[in-house]
Amino acid sequence: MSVMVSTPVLHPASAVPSEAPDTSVPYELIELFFFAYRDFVGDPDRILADYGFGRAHHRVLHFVERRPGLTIAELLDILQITKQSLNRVLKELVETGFVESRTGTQDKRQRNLYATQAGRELAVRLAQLQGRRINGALAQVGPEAGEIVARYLAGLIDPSERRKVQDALAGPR
Amino acid sequence: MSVMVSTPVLHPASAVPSEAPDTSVPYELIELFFFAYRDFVGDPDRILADYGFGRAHHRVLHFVERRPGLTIAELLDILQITKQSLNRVLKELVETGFVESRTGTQDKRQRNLYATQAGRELAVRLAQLQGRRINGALAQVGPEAGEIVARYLAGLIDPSERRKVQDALAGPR
DNA sequence: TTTTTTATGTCAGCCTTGTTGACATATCTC
DNA sequence: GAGATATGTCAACAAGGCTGACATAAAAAA
Repeated sequence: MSVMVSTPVLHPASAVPSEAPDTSVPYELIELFFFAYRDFVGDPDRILADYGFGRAHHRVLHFVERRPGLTIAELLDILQITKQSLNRVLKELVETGFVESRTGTQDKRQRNLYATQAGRELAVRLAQLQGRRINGALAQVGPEAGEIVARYLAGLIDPSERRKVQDALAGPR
Repeated sequence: MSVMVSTPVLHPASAVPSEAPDTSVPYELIELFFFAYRDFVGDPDRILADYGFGRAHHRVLHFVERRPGLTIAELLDILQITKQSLNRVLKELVETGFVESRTGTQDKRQRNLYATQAGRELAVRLAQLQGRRINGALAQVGPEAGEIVARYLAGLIDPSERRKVQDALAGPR
């Protein structure tokens, strides 16, 4: 079965007969990414279930903990979901005492979000869980892997978003 | 704020005062993984919407196309969802002519799944889209990155699953 | 100062994709 | 023939996306 059905043939058929596999599509990396991400988010899921929270709560709690004082608009920009979707989970995090929402000081229309002590503890616990998995994988590959993987993952991000994300990563703390 | 609240302190407090940031949790990699995966699956999402399909359809179509003759049980094992969830999307893929389900030859209880011509074309188109993003990222990092990233991602997978996944990755085609 | 824009909140309803539990059928194995 | 296995299906529910509409307070602009 040809894998090049709908793309220009780079080499003439005479040079590369149909039995040559398509090496231009990195199937191994595509599938590894799927499996790795599935297990990466699986760790926190089990703990979050104890609190009646899901992945959406985790994402909110994580970014609020990492970027104290974050506004709603900034959080929406990070998560790329609608304010209605965000509000559903954020409201629960505030009501259960994991996140605090304070009216902005300069601009009183804004809300500045902060993790409470309980929120910080949960966020850190989840981050440590994911961190252990990441550090374990890095240890298997070698000390140079962290830097390479970070640059690779940054390269996967949409170019239009990349700058913003990297500035934010460098920023907090 | 201490980040070591719920874990054993590796260094005595006298050696590492509270203002030292916790380098043991790789926050940069945690967040990059989130952003990278979001954009990685975003590409196919837009195309799938034209067909009335979602991510679940993509996953099924992808693995069926890559592993012709796959059985329902094997697919369930890969996706780790319930047969009811699988059946919902698989049925749609069969009814719309992207996947073919044939009764097994040795064991007639089984179904062997195959992508149709249309299914192959769509699957390949989506894989090429994701492949372009991956290859672009690899090009930015360097030629040695592919191997390192593959080993890193494999290291993120649950140890209990890793062997099975890697055998299956090496296998098809 | 009035008007408009901005930041946030909220209601209502819909979709996809996961879940559990129950049950049916065909086929294989013992 | 009896039980185990592979699959299919019905019904109900939950999480977490979405759209559209509308409300309020505060800032910014006219």
